Amino acid sequence: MSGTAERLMDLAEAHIRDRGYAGFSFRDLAAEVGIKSASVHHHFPTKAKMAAAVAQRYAKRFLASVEAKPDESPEDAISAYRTAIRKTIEHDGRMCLCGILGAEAGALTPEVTAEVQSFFRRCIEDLAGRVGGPGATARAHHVIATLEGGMILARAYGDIGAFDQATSALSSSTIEPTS
Amino acid sequence: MSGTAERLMDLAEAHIRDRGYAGFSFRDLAAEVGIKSASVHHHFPTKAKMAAAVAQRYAKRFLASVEAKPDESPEDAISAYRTAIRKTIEHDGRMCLCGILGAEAGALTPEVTAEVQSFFRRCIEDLAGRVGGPGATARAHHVIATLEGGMILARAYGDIGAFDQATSALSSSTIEPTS
DNA sequence: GTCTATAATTTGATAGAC
DNA sequence: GTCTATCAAATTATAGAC
Repeated sequence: MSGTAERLMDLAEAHIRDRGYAGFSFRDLAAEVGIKSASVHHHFPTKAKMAAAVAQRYAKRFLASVEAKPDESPEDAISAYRTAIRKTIEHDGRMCLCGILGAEAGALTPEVTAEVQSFFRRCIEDLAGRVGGPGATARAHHVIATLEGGMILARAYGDIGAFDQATSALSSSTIEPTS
Repeated sequence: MSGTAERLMDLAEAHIRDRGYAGFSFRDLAAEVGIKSASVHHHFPTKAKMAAAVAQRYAKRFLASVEAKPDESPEDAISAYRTAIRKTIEHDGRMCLCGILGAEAGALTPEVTAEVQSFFRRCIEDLAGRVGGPGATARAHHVIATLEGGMILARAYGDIGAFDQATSALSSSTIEPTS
């Protein structure tokens, strides 16, 4: 993978996370790295294949960032996911790449959809394994869904506080009854 | 509001919920109702203003569909939201309109963003009021976020079962400890 | 309310030279 | 690996007739 290809992927990732799949064009990316759009096709034959490559790299990087630690509790595992997502909101306020692509599923080619699906499958399998016990799979679904939805709220409000409110109850094993 | 304008909004809503803001065009809508794209501008001056109108109508309709019932419990209120969302997934498998637009916030004009923000504010205020007690606002954020994220998972997998797993613990006031 | 016609721009993609 | 040149198509929007 050349340096240029990586810079192109960095920019594509940022644009997708902010504006969705239709929010990046080969011309924009090319201009931002100082080449012409025809040259982008040398690195990625089509837009869909580029998006699939970006999603694959994103999944690998994200899963590495939430790696299991020795002797962790279920709450530690959930906290690792919550903290990883919270940091990206703090950093650039953008969506999870696969979250926004999942929402836009109807606009994607099968090659992109497959990477998005793989991302969620791997996250949920990993998290369920680390949480353990009966109901682990459902709980993993619940955690990932809440984090994705929490990002939507934070973006709609332009306020990370909405994410915090949505996810504060996640890593405690009990949600307090309110009545 | 003319019949044609309503049909155009119906189609725009369906396209946005499946493919996002960039997923509908005046030409597509026009063709689907049997007129020309120039005529769409008679009903909606710009694409952004049309999307804002669609979002406003969506919010009004959705909030009416989750109306409070007499003597309901907090769990009844949460169930009303969950059931309303689940029905739309069952019906057409599409995203919440404001969920996908919130994710794509970076691509929207302020007039559209304002409607999306208003939708979530009204949902959360309504739900928090019906849930009641300390922590009601955080719990309302949590419920809405989980429903939005659950829709993303259902779309990524093409399986409503992912939504069910993500949201099954929502309306019980306690999430069972797993260890 | 709808039409024709058109402007001005953007897009994904290709061919072929260097 | 990057370029020039180009294509075919799509897009939002406007002007003005009917």
